Amino acid sequence: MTEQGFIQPLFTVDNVMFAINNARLYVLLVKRAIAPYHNNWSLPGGFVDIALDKDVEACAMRKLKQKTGLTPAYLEQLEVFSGADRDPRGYSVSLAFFALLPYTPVSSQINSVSQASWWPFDQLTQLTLAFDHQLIIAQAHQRLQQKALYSMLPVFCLPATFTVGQLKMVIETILGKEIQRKSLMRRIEASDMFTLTEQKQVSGGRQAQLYQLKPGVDITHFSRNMGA
Amino acid sequence: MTEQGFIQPLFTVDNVMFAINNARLYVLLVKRAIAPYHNNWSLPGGFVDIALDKDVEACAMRKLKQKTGLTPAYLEQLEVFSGADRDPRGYSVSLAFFALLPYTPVSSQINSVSQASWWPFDQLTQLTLAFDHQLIIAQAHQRLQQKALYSMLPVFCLPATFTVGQLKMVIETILGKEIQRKSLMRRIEASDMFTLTEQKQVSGGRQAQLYQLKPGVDITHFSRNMGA
DNA sequence: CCTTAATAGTGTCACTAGGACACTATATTC
DNA sequence: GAATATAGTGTCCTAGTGACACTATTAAGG
Repeated sequence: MTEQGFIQPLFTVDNVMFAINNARLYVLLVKRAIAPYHNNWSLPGGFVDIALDKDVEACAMRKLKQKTGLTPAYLEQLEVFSGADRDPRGYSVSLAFFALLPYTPVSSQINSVSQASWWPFDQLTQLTLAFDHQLIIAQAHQRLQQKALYSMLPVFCLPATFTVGQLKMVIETILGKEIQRKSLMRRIEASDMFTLTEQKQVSGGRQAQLYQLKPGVDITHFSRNMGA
Repeated sequence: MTEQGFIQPLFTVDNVMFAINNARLYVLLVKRAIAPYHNNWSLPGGFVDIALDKDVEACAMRKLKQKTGLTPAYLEQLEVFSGADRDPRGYSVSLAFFALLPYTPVSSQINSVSQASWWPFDQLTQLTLAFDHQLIIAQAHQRLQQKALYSMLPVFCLPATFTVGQLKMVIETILGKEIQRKSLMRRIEASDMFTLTEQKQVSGGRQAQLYQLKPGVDITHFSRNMGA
């Protein structure tokens, strides 16, 4: 209750974390250990702990770490989902986050009965997810595709050093269509965000140059289209 | 308290509503009638009423109507601001909305001691606003400028029918710099969102064509840069 | 009237980003 | 040392847009 005497809605945080493995897009889900939606798969999230979480971003990070053992390479606010009907416990407000990470196998048992696992994005329609999590994932996926077109965000799905070929694969997986290698190289050049390393990487043919992020670069502020 | 036994943070909604009058950008502020920040100017907002508000968007609309008498022509989620220190009443989470409206004078007295008024954006630095509202407004302004570059959102600052000259003025006011009339006309053409009306409008010289939004068009989904 | 000023709208050139795609380069494998 | 596979370049074409001079249409005032 607030000082006004109103009942406050439940406030929660949910995370849509994407990764790419073997040219497939995956989403991280956890099996719910408690009601409601007991034993259903759902997005990792939960309530803010005002003693532990500096802000909602810290809460999102903590929940991911706690429930999946992973720490995202990139995290941003997606959108707030709200209403009386999305949670059987009552009127609820959930801030969804959108996260990226290089693919890492999850140790499916963290500390309790709860279970975490990567699910191929294109198989999610076959699952019954908790709450409105299907909708949240759909929104997150749309945002991911948008940002793959006009930003360098997809590099967060790769290790610190990566090749143009790897980045091309990641972007193509996200967009679901081929892009021009040449265009991608022009973008890498134009962005001025990356430097060549001394090393090269074998890949079955000519060895590829390894790129890495320049120190102190804000990768979120780059524009220009690709394959629109 | 949740069933987990945690204390829930306070959840509120804040609105940054912009309008343009006489080639100046204005933000709508209200004078706080209660503590904290009693008598300080602040963004119109407040707590969700789970009995009245279908979702957070409905809450934002209701608060605007209630506190200022106005209904925005455009409303979208901006960002969540959160932390232990932004509200003296305790850990708080506020979802900020970003709203546009054709300029309308506000009847400064609504129903009580509270007072609403348009403030020129470029004078806000001289005011001491409640909470972190300066920051929220700064973020909203950045978003407004971004969207003015690559979308048609600024039309929501104009009446249902408008001329190219008016739209040019609105965009220039938002961006704080001149744009090419020709480029704007190309955009209007390319967007395929508007139709010419039969009417023309006097403006001291040749009469201008009046445009209006095509019915059923989703104005939020248009791209292309302008004056970047 | 006819001229001037003011605003509306067009024609067109140049520049740039990006798609398409053929070309060269360098590695592995047999 | 040829075949093959992947990496990287050269270059043409098109579309979007800034720049800016041009034409068009109105009101106001001699």
